[in-house]
Amino acid sequence: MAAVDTPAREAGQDFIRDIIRTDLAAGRHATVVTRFPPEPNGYLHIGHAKSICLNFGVAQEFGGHCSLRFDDTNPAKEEQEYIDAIEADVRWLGFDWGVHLHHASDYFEQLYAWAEHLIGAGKAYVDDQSHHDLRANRGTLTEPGKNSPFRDRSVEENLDLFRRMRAGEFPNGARVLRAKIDMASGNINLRDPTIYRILNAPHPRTGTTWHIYPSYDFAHGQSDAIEGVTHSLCTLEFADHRPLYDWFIENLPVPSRPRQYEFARLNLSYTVLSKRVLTELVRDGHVSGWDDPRMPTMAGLRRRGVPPKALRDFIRAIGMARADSLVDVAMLDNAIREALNETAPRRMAVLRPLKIVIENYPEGQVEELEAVNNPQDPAAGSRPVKFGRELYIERDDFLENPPKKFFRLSPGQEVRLRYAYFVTCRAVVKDAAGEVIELRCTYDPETRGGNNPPDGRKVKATLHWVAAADAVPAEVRLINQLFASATPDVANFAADLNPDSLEVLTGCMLEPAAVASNSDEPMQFERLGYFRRDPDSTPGKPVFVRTVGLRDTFAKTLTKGSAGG
RNA sequence: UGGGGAAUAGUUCAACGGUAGAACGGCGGACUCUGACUCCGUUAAUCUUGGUUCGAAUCCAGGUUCCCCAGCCA
Repeated sequence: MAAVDTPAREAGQDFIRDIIRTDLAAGRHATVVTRFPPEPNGYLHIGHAKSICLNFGVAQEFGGHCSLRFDDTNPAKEEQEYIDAIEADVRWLGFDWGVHLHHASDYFEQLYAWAEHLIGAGKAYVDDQSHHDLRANRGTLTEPGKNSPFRDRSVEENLDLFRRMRAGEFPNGARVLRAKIDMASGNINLRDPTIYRILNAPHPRTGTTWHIYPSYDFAHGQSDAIEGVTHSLCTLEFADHRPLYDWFIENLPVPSRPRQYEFARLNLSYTVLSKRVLTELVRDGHVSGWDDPRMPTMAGLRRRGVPPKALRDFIRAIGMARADSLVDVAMLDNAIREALNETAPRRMAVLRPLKIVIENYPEGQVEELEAVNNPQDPAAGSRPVKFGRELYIERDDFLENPPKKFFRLSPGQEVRLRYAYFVTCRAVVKDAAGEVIELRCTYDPETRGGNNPPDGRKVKATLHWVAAADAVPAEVRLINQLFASATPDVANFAADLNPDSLEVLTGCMLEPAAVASNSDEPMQFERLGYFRRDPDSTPGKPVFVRTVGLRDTFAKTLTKGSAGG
């Protein structure tokens, strides 16, 4: 298994790992076996990353193995596209199931045999009640259910009916097979749960072989048992199912006795991780697809240029517990920045260009200056950047009437152009509407390369820039939160959709190295953030998406200043 | 008394009868050819009431609040 990172937190610091370590020490298991069991009814999102990192993580930490098992028991919702995407996403996250690729559908025959075993033992029966009656007789949260009139059918009749269900003699919903447990149980999952339903639908893997399909409850634990899973890790909402999980394991001749443990699912601020909502976002065209860079899916994060290591680090940082929680996205952003800061090459780009002319720089002259590729990594080397008389700087880097702590360009102010020269703003050119359209500046030839001049003069700001003659125009998409509220209303998510979730900037100016071939890895646009060339790009029309922004303490200062008075 | 689960800085997670810590965030500062990074400082918590104990976040009892469960979904 791949993906061994330096742990930020001691291994074994969570309750799951405590349990496993205790079990191993007590000799209850020779080795740990886990599984990641997605239903292929959608794409994986960052919530799944938590489960993947947990399951594969403990397996590699304790020297066991983790399998990928598709919980494909409901062909009405499942598609091959999702199966393929899930495999790709798990690999991308950095995990390898090796030979342990399974499907619940691999066990349909065995599960069927076990269902007959239950019938034979008088512990399951075919129920002819309508959907409506089934529901009515289940009782409520506070009232017990009523036994079905079909509950005491003979073994022979049950067997006959169940076999005919399998043979496809009945329409969808005509009958179900139920486990015979306790209609008065306080735990509704134990009130004779349905374990097989009639579903005349083709299955992506078994085709039209089956007309009945096992329920989650009947398939999951037994699949675990078949695979020798020792620790079946799932989210909290399945805690109520554990007694049922155990009931099947106790009442069936299964080859091993797995145990289920639950942990809290991931909730992220400003983010919806409901598969239903995510599916609707795609289906109704609110986003361009499952891999829209605004989506919290692994495909979307990948497209944004989020490195898998950042996800793994993030999951480790948020820990594992049984308490419901809402993690601040700032933690994710931090993990992304941390990972990218080490590796991302620096490039110069101007998102909202403002032209400046260096009046004392010879017309037509162009020179090459050396720019470091990554100050965090000297081995990354350097590249030449062209400098000329006409340049672009960021509009935000000039203010005609600067507030107190504004160190960047303003009339009369001197700043450094990174890797180039000190320049001073001498005049402001405006159009008829009074818009600033150009700055007239002078440069100091003694500061070549951006070095301090012999007289020891210093500047407080260093700006990024691109030479006009050299600049490559590009489109840049700033990815903002898809949802405007920190805890979006899942029931009515459309009301919380952020119309500014995607800011498209055209006419951005990039240095040529930013659009050079094989630069699909994320790069840092200096002073702006991390960006990745989007696969939508065509050679002539480069498109970039923002992975995550840099921390901007200056913007914070401004906000505070204006808020304060 | 329907069943199940959870409560620790703003957020997430530690501390497993013996000094309540970390990360993220916030605030302040240093450094800097990225107002980035890095570094330093600082802020700030045991849901509540009792009990056991030399000693309780931890054990016990009562209370409060929040989450999950009534699919032929997973």
